[in-house]
Amino acid sequence: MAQYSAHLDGVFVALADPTRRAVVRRLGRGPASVGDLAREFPMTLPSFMKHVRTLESNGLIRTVKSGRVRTCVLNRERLGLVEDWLAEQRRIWEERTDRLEQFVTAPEENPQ
Amino acid sequence: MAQYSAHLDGVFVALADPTRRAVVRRLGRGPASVGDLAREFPMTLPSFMKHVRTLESNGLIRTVKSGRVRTCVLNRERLGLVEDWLAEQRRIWEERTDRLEQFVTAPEENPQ
DNA sequence: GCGACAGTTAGCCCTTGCGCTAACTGTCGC
DNA sequence: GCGACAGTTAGCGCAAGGGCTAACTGTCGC
Repeated sequence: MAQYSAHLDGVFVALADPTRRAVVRRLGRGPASVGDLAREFPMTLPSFMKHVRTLESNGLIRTVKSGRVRTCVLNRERLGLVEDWLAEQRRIWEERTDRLEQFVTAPEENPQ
Repeated sequence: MAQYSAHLDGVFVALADPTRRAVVRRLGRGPASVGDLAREFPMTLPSFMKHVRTLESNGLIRTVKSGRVRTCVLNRERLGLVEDWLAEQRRIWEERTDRLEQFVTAPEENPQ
């Protein structure tokens, strides 16, 4: 659970950049090499590599190097952390609206 | 749609900080004043205010000042942008697995 | 073996983000 | 009116983020 939020932080940080979100999106369609990915973005390869490293170190993708080409694949379960967080938000919200309902259906607690 | 992704960017940036996520979570239970919120975090008020401003300028919360107290309320629909993005990821993924199925069920395309 | 090719490392620049203190503004309550 | 109280503004320091170039490493293909 402590790890949970530490990871969550990294995931949100990783997704807070449009380039990296685009990579995630692209990898949703299947694995790709760093070079293939990089070609779609207006930046140099070293710059692009930093994004790849960020995504990898935050667990959103995994990469394997075979020969001279490094292949990236999406690690889909990591996106689950975001889904879980959103679900928790929804739960909190629903608990709240439940309390509000109780409030209005128990008018003796409500001076007015 | 252009606005969509511009906003999306801001939302992810805003959520990429644990303090701000905690504020969102807290506001899920109902509105609160800046001071009340700030009291839960180990930082000075001016520092905390920056987070509030970030959340507000990215549309995750709305704030109203009445007298000397500023009240913050969650703008729940903004979280919907994240949900939409995740849903899109899922859709892309599912399209992909559909294609994979086609592939294995059409073995004449597959040398081996 | 040698050139081309894919990726990597090192180092730089500049901007942004996040924290702080100090000092100020405006409102409340007596 | 005056002190306390809630928030605000200004400005500073430092670390991290995202881009670049230049130069290097290791693999492939002929």
